[in-house]
Amino acid sequence: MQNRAIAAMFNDIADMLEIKGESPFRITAYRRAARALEGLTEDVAAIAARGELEEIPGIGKGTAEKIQEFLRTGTSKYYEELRASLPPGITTLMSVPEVGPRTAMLLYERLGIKTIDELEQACKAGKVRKLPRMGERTEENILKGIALLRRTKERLPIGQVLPHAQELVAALRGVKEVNQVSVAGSLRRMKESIGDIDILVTSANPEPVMEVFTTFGRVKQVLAKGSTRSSVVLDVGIQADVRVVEPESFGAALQYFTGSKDHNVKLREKAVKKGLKINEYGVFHVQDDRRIAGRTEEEVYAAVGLPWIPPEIREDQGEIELAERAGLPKLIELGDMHGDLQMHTRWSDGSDSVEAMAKAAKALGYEYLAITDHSQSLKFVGGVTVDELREHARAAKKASDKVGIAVLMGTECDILPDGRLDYPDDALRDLDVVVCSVHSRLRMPRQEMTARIVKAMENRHTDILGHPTGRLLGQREAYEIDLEQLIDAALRTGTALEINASPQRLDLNDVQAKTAKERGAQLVISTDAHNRYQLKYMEFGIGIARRAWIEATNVLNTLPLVQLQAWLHER
DNA sequence: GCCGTTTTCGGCCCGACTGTTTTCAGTCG
Repeated sequence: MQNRAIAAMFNDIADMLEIKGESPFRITAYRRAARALEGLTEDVAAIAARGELEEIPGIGKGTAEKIQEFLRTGTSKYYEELRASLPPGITTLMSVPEVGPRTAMLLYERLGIKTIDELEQACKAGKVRKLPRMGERTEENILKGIALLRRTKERLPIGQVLPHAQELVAALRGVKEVNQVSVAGSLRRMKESIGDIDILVTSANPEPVMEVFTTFGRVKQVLAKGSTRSSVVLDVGIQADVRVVEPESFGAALQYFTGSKDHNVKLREKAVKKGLKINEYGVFHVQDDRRIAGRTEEEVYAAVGLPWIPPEIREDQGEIELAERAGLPKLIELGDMHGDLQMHTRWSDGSDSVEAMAKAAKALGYEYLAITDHSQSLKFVGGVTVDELREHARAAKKASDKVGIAVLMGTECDILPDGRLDYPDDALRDLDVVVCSVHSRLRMPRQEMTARIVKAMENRHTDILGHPTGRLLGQREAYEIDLEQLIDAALRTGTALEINASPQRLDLNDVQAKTAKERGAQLVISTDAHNRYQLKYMEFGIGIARRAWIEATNVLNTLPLVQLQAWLHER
């Protein structure tokens, strides 16, 4: 898949055009093309082969040609020429907050600055303040920006961010002057990585709100504190912003700050055509500035003739067009889940008993859970041997009776390097649920790895393929596999594909899950919990599924127990 | 560069803030 590489090239082109002061519309066109590629659920090479590139919204003649050229040659002549015309690396200066294209170019032309380190030196030496439209304050701000950049280098995985955001929201709810509170931004859209935490509040008296926010226990640094907006950096290295708005603007502000940017742009374009204007304060008639909506998001969408669109799909991936035709999917919700089909106990590498997991699952309102400890060859996590399986099953039965919830006896069976499963058939036959996953020999060549997994899926006892790509967020790349072939195999064999909800994994990811859904594959959402608290990871899996436009009917473990068992038996 | 029941040419989303300026360019979200 070259999708990301080509998107990166288009973004680079956009950065360089910005520095050169080209038409802003051309620049956004390249950025839109980049985002269109990132959002594709299919390999762009396949689309190109069918000659359908220009049917992708945001891709036109020019970008299509450059995609074709990249697929042929691995680059684009236009791109290389642009790069040659600018000092190498100058676009990295733009990653410093406060430094945009104009400043980057100015710094280079007047001071020869090409790197962030050089910029830091120049600021400290007081050279930057001598440039036109620059001063001492600017210099200080650039230094602050560099420090911030180094602290909050990258987006953080949602699993690290959401708990802090929830704590913050809870703290703000506790302020008696606060009326409404909501997270916004990419966190509300449940993206797998988060750049900063956005929180929106309504209150008649912002002062105490800001006081609580800026003195919150995890705040490491206060960047700004005002009456309508404050910014802090949390100890985990992420920025958090809170904004206080009027109640009549809450919906408009929530819509505005939830994004995505592309979604909002399209929404406002629609508004313009109706003689309306949308901003963070509300929806207004252009002619007389009369406000017609803003208190709730529903009002805002209704003002442009649309139903409310769930935040997770606000990515300008066709959701607005579908909403116009009243064709939005009914996205899956946490409450649709009837059980959890992958978790571990002390029988292998989990830290709770079967009974404790059963109790926790029952407390979540589930009808069933599957205990899926590791299989025998995974000795380093204490995999369950064939001999132990029977005793393990008795423990599951006992917990089931005691707690009063259906405990399915299962395994997360290792897929051996040759594609065989780690238990013999007669052991697998006795289990209720068989999840199969790869845990060893991760660096196989693509075709070999794909064939290995397909072979495992072809085993008649395999019910579910666990964490299909094997990635660990921020730690390990996915193994080399051909996902299309895995989906083919899933359809052919009736094997379900897992959306692993563990925030370290989120595997399948949103784009892959959307592909699988569109192709009609059966999906499951499982937490892979290793203790009872991690059963709550389901919310991350639901987030991924919603981003993938998945409905309850696409997901096996939304079924009531009886129907789930029927599905398992048919296999 | 993209796009079209307002257009194949002429548009293209909106506003706040800041620091440097005497009216606004640049950056950000």
